[in-house]
Amino acid sequence: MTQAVRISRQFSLRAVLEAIVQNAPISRASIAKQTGLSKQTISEVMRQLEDEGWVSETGRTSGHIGRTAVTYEIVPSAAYIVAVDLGGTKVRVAVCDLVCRVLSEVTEPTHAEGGRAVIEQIARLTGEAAAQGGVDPTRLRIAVVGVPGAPQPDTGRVLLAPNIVGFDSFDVAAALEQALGFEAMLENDVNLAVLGESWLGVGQGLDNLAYIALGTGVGSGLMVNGQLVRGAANAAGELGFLPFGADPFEPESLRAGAFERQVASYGMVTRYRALAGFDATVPAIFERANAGEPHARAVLEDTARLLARGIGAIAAITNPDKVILGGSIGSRTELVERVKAVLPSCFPYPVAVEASELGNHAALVGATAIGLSHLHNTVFGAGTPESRISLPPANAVSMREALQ
Amino acid sequence: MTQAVRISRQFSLRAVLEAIVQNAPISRASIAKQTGLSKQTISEVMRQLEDEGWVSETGRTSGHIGRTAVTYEIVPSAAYIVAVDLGGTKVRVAVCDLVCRVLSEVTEPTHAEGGRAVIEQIARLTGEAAAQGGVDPTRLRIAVVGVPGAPQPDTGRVLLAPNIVGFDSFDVAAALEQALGFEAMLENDVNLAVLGESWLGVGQGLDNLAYIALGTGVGSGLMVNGQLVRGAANAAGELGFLPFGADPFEPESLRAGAFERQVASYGMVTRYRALAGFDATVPAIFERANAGEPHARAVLEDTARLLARGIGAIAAITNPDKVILGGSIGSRTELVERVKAVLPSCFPYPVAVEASELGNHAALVGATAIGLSHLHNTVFGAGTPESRISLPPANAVSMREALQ
DNA sequence: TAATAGTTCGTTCGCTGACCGAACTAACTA
DNA sequence: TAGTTAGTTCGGTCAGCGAACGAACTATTA
Repeated sequence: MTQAVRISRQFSLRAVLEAIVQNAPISRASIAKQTGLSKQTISEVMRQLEDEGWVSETGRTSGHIGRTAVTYEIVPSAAYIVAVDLGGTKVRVAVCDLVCRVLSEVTEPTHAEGGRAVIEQIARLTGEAAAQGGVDPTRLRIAVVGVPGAPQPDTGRVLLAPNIVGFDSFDVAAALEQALGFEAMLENDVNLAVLGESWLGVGQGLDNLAYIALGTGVGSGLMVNGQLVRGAANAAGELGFLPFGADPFEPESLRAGAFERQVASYGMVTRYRALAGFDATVPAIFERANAGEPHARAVLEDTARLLARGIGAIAAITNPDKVILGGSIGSRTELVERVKAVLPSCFPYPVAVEASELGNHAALVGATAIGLSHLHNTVFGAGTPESRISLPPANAVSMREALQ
Repeated sequence: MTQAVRISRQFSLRAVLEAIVQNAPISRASIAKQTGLSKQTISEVMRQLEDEGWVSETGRTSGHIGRTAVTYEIVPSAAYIVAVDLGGTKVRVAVCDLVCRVLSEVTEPTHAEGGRAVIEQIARLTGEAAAQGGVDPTRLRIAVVGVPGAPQPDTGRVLLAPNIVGFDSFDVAAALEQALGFEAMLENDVNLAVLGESWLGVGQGLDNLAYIALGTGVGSGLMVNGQLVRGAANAAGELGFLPFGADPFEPESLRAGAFERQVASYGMVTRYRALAGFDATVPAIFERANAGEPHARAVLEDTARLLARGIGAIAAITNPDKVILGGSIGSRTELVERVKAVLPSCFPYPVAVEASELGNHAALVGATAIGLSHLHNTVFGAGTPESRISLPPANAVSMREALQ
């Protein structure tokens, strides 16, 4: 079989598929116009896609001048994606179809034993989710797992993941594929979050985004030129180690991170204790601040100033279109508003700041996005260079509602 | 004429050309092996390239078993590139051929009037450089101009360029193309520097790099996934506004930048005056520090600690393979060594730090790199998606020596 | 020294597969 | 019925391939 000819055919296949994905029910004539390919070619390609079960006729146009056209759509059940959000405390597994409908979602506390026990758990939950959604398990094509750490593509291990025991000591990706019986990918959860927001959240249409997840710890996901930034050792986004907040030259800062120590929950609690003389949880601090308590307000104010400086650091280095705030602390309106107010007094040009829209489902959406585009790439684009992610437009996707 | 077929042909053209560029004198059979295309196809493509004047026979192999092979190389004079490093005080114009030989280089103080006068100056210097290098001016294909500011691709203006008067008020790119008579591109000079170092300097083979230029001011260039990071408004790398060093909430920091005020020359001079009680220039401070004067050493030490924090900020956010230090202050060994020594005490995992190798020619090399890959893209790849930059390997390039 | 075996280079030939333009039929509205 | 759009059929172009083969060389052997 030829080689370059093949490549060129897959070019067309992808172009056609992209047109269908982006414009929901669409006729062959319209596809021809959009892609620039001729009508005959489109008919041929469509026949192939229909034979292989990827698309099907779903209706006809009417009401306009001229012959009515047959419209086609993706067959949602042609393949399924498993999106997994693996946290230190909870595992969430969702099964989605090709038009991004969430067919089922199951959540469970993360197996405390860590390591291979968690792999087993994910495999079991995947089976349950498939059954619950009425999905033929053999149609599951790929699993994307968001993990709180730095997955190494070469070894399959996950570094910097203190919340999940043992993931740095064996090939997690391989073990997952083994347990599931199909392809599996690992990705940092904050990276997935930024991807999710850029697809269906507040980052739609933006090529340069930052996502800051602030809660117990702090981390960031970065999208530059439409691509995820993973860094040399997959350690990009270790925002906790920004060299300000606490004194970065204190030895303790090498362990916990100068920025993280001050901006994340531990820092807030500590500062509150210093001011008020007694302990309070983070939610309690927010509550007290809302009730007008000055100490709590001061703590929030300080946190906002520090977070603003973190945003300033990101903006100075990478100049994103928008910075999205997420995590249990970062997404709270009280904090976001304070950050917005204070940012102009420590950074010279305007930076768009917004709370995460997808909340704690951002990673799940991002996992679906990766799974979907990876499917498109592997099924229709083997051999062609990695291309921009092509996903259905937000308005055609029922995922957002399903997950809210 | 067909469409996708054309794309596929250009795929082959580019693959073939890439093989030739990367492996200097090469036979058709070897190209076939490398590209995976068949021998006949290669012969055909080579015939076309030779007809169009891009490559030519340059020898034959011998000594090995089997028939001798004819080897081909790029015709260096098929097109020329103009690389311009436009600084606030000096303009440097170099003319290079397709194998990256520098045929001539001219330098002049930047026209003080700024604006269109500088455009005229560049055009004149280009003419002079071409004449001096014996280059037919009609063979000049593209000019790449490094500017100390943020060129806007849409309007062609250059923002944030206080050192060149008036570049923010007219379409500089268009004016340049008009004055030169061929294609012209603008790019931030630090971005070019990082590109240059990644091609022929200390960043060879690395996909994630940061370049910090420290002198009168401070700026950074970032390469992520092998691509330049320009940011949303082409304002990535405005490192001076990192929110530490001076108090970021001081109003003055909004103008001059909290980090820049302390780390760049102004900060060093000020700190020295505070300690020693009299003024000294930056070179003088270095000299005194080398002579053992404690105040000067303290100033250097402080600068190194601050710069280390800047590097830490970049590493925390983007995790580059290496951070390259350049600029009149940043490239001094005394400082680089101090930074290397202090970095581990404010950042937890190791970061490779090195002085710029190409020095003040980094931008010029980077400009050539962009010009070269842009030529490849436009001549052989119109319509194909932007691809990775493909440049001759460092050992095949005489540019490094020529510019030292 | 000459023949021959083995290797690699490069071409010729015939074929396939992707795609197009033009001409056509089909189906609809005004 | 005229005009418009959808989709098919037909014939042709072009990139590229595989196989076979001649060309050019080295190594080996008689």
